[in-house]
Amino acid sequence: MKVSQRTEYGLRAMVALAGKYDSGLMSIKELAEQEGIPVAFLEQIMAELRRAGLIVSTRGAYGGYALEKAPNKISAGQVISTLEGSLSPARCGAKCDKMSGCSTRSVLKRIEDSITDTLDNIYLNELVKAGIDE
Amino acid sequence: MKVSQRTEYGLRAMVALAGKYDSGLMSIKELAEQEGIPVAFLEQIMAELRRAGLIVSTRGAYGGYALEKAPNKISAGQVISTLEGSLSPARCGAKCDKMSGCSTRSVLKRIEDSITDTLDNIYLNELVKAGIDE
DNA sequence: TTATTCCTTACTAATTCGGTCAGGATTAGA
DNA sequence: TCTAATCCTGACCGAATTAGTAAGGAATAA
Repeated sequence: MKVSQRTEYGLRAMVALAGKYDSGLMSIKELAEQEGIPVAFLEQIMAELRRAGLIVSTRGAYGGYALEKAPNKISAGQVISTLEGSLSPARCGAKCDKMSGCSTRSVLKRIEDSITDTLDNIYLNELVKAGIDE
Repeated sequence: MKVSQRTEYGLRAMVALAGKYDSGLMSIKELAEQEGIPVAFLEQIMAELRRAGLIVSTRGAYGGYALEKAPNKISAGQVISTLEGSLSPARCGAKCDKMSGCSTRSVLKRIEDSITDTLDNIYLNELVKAGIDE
């Protein structure tokens, strides 16, 4: 249950965009340099965040990325679940058809729900501040 | 950031032990059968939980495992951090010496702290109930 | 039309994960 | 004292995931 490098990169890119909200686009190159992330890798991550509707992109010269909505409307939970998928062990859900009444899963579910809830209540604007404070 | 199968198994074993707290030991075999976990795999997990001081074991015939303290004194966070280690991406900490002032890490830290906090406030007795309710 | 930028797919080396296997150490009870 | 039951440990293995590279295509401002 480590946060993957991929997700950390994505999160930091989102926070960087949040810091520049309403002051223009940021290109992959800018983001990658500022955050120390390999360009080609970040490209993949941004593509996924765009498909999820969390950011918008503009192609061509002077293009770049921006948040799709205000930083205080996008939660860490949205970013993380986009980049990581479910918290459950991979196999559960694939093999198991019981959508309810699976007592085996109830313990884990209780925990996953708590984590999800926690992450859904942390917003990007708060994380921008966390970065400044440090 | 999936919860690993390993951790789910460990958590369920702990909840099973919590359900029998004060009514004797449970052997690996019992635990494994009841929870549907491969015996040899569960053995490794239990060894780790024991080394962490969360359970006590008795060897020899009629031996088995029991919680080291009451279910309401052991948190999901303790179990999970024992079995998974830190939430941070593997590399961070290995290469990076800055123990403070690493602005790159602050965003993730804020999130990890929230999750840790959440999990440290879920206790085994509560999870036993969750299992019954379902 | 060209430089800049986003977009997509395929590939790869290294690591982690889930699990098995083999055997040793300890203890209760016959 | 012997034996069965039980915990304990380390080595090993195939499959999946992870972090990244590579190569090229598509859109757009100037």
